[in-house]
Amino acid sequence: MVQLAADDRLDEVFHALANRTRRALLGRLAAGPARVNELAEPHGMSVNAISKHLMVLERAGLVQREGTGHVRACRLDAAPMASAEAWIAGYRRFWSDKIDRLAAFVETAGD
Amino acid sequence: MVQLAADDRLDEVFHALANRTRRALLGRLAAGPARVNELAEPHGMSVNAISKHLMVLERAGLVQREGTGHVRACRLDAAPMASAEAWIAGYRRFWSDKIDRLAAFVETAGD
DNA sequence: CACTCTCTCAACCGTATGGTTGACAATCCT
DNA sequence: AGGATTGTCAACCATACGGTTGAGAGAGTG
Repeated sequence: MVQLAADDRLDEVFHALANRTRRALLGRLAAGPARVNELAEPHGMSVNAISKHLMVLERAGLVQREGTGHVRACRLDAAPMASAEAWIAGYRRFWSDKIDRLAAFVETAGD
Repeated sequence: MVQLAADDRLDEVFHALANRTRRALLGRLAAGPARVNELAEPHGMSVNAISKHLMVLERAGLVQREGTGHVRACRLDAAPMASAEAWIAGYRRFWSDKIDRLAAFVETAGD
């Protein structure tokens, strides 16, 4: 994989997330790996369109393909989201107050 | 302002963030309100291009214009970032472990 | 009033997005 | 081997992005 500048990677991650179909795909993949066909089902779109969305997600590093064969499963890799969230977190003080920070603590330490 | 569906708003916010020039504009506005002219300076672009970027940010609710006059200042409104971060946070368990959660706590409670 | 400064509107251009259809490669199952 | 299933490649299309230039509107200032 080519090493990208941080800004390039942020561009790609935010762009990948800026589409509800792709967010839905990530939501589905959060429940476990799936094949392209399976992913395309719920959306009223062609398998082809889903394949292109998956390539956008793959380019952003959010999805990885497994296996070389017929049954190529797609697997979620949420790691790049961390940098996106970290960027946003730099602005948290502009909307968050102490109660929000407490809520964040409860959420992150909750289990 | 028109009430948008949550997905529409997320589309717009993530799209607004998916561009380094716009992220840089937000970074500048984090230091305080500024006029369009002032914002355009550091980037090697026309004031016109910056104006269009600001409209994207405004459409996402991340920037608000103040004043009707000659000196229209732009002000950061980071609130929509909260929903974007909340969406990402739903995937935090896929990359975060307890140490990361501790770090998040330290960061959010740090000041 | 005339002029300057600031900003937006409008048109344009090249490229990218998001979708389609159709063809094709590759794998699995008889 | 033959055929069904799965997925990508390629071409196409309409629209949106990201930038430019040029014109023009509005507020301040001589």
